[in-house]
Amino acid sequence: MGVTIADVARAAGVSKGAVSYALNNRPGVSEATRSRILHHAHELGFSPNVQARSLSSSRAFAVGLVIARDPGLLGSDPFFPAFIAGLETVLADEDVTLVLTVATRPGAEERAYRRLADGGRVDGFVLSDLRCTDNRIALLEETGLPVVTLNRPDGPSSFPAVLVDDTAGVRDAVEHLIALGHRRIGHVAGPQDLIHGRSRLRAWRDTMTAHGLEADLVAVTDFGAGSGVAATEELLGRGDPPTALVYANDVMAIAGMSAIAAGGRSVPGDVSVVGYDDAPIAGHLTPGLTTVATSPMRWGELTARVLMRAIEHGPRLPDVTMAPASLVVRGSTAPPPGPTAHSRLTAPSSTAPSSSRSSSSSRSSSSTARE
Amino acid sequence: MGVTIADVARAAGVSKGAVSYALNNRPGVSEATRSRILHHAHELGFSPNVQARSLSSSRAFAVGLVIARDPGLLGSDPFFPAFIAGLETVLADEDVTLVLTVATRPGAEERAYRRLADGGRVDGFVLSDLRCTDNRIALLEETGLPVVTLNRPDGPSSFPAVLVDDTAGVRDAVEHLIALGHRRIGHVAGPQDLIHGRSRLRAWRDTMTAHGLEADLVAVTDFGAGSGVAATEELLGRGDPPTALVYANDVMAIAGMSAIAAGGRSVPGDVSVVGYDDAPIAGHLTPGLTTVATSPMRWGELTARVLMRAIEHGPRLPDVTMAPASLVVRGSTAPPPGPTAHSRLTAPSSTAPSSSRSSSSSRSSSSTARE
DNA sequence: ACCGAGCACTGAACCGGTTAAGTGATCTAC
DNA sequence: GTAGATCACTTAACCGGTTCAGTGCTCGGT
Repeated sequence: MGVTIADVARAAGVSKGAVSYALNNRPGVSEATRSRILHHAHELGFSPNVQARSLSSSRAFAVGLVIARDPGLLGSDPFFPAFIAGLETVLADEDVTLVLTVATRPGAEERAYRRLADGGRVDGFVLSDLRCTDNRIALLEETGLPVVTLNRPDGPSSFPAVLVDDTAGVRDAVEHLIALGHRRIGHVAGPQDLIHGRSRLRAWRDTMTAHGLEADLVAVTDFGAGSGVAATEELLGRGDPPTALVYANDVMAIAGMSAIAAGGRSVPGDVSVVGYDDAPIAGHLTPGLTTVATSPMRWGELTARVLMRAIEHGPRLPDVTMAPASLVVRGSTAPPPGPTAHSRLTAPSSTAPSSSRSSSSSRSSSSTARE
Repeated sequence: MGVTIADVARAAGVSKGAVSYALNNRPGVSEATRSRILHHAHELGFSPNVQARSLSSSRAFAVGLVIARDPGLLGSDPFFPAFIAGLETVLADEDVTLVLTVATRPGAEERAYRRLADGGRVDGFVLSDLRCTDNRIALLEETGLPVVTLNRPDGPSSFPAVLVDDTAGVRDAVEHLIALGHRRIGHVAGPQDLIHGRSRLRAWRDTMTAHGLEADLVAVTDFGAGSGVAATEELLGRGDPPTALVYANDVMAIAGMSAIAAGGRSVPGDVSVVGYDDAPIAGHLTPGLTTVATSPMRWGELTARVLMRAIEHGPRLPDVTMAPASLVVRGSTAPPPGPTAHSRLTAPSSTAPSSSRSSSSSRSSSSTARE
């Protein structure tokens, strides 16, 4: 079942070493011999045994991705499949495989990292779903393996990060709503122990306060549809309810739209809705969901590229920044209800928001109060 | 960075071989020596290098899963994450890793299988998304590696299959609608080159004809939200439109519900809707989506178990059948509109449908006309 | 007392590659 | 004409485990 390098060597009438040199495009064989060897290798259908290669070169030709999430939440997240597909486009070219671990039981996550690292199963890791105080950073620094993090963790980290500024998308969303005339804009936030849950909340709050609006309409969730519904009902049930809601992900936004309609209000007539992710279904709902589009596939590509570079040329690399997340305006956002349809005159504070149309916001982040 | 078996041997004052025997619970060492060796191994933090183990034992300690799908479709499918989580629970215990490949570009799928198989990177494969004439079967039979298929392919296959009878779920759904009084029940089908797209369509058609109803309201889609909307509009626009629609997955059902509402009809007042998958969001919509629940996580567990058995004890194993998919009744199904609310008298043909409540249908498949 | 069996363990080959060191042959330079 | 460099390739060690064929020892049976 295995044609080995020795078989090729015998066929070509050379030594194992010569075949190895030839196949790896290294000097030490003449061009004539190289092509003869390659010919025989192809003829015999030779493909090198990865285990053997790994053992002698002490590289695993694999990278690890450990996902620790409730399977239910995972199943509704459009991010990972596209992200993994992006990783794959690069890894496949480099003949590197992706070792995926989904950790559901508590403690399984840490064990998974250790297992992959200590066993020499992978050459590096992609670290996603970063948490605010993330003990995985220390854990992985201990292993000495290269790592690329998705966004920069709050704490110290010696690993390169591939950054997507989700701030811009949320800011654009809020400013889009403000431009439509909304003043009571709520946020259904994600878990605050995740940095992207937190950064989206911060972006919402900063944009609100920068425009002189009160950032009081927040509900923190677990990113799940159920708590999205609960948060929606809670916010709409308040004394001075929102006329628009910015959700931290599309799943909650979709469930939220449904809950809003069920409560007798219309989207966008009574309440405007903005999601985050641009899930494939978002454009096929009625009204279409206005949402913030990220490019998880390109994110995956870039992450894989940085990780491969870290594996080959040393783990100390600078961060890479992607194009910021951008707003996709669809039907779920419209001017708020009420007497003055387009309240353009009652702009509260100073600093004109100007046109925040469908994104391409290439400016630096908006002015942050204090900090 | 690596404490090897030789280090442990030296510490324990024995030979490499003895350590190997001790660690693998094989005879050849006394109980006293074994525990001494284990003690030292633990002390030194030894963990065996998988590459070396693989090379000498010619096992990869990894299994492969290749997914060939459009990333967009993948992203909205709740199946895979849960399925993979299920695989993982078993694989992690066996210290086997999952090598995941997402093939997006054409031809990448076949190359992925070959790469994993020929390189000796995996000990076996999980074959999902079976197609009607699936050339992967022959491809993998050629490699000689153990394989487990998700459901039994149409063509010849020497591999064991782990079966979920989605027929039962669709039949229950249709009978549930019939019991509610529906007669015009449409089906938004999945791609007909996928066996589960085809089997759901067949289950719908068989159940319809078994009840003397005409199975004319079908639209075939690609499982995507967009074509779900298009199919919905097409079916509702026909001369004698359906009062209920059975969708081949939840994504299309959700987009469909939205399209139905956008067309001025209510769910379930005017049109009842049934999905398939029981996506996490399904229960959090309003109305809740009546759908067919599968257990992808348990499916994954069982699949991994069968695959491991095939790897260890030979690839020829009998098929394993899981509990059939079951109907979860929520708010999106109700009696059809019209003069006679509960038309119980006008039961068309013979064979009483009886009570098709919320599942647990353990009977064999319903009577199939002809075949 | 001695033989044979069985046990506990060692030594070394082996898996299939990579790679440093070594070997001849040819080429160059003075 | 010969030292020395260069090239093209071979040889063999090595990666870190597994495993088989010994080896020495103890113990039981007669």
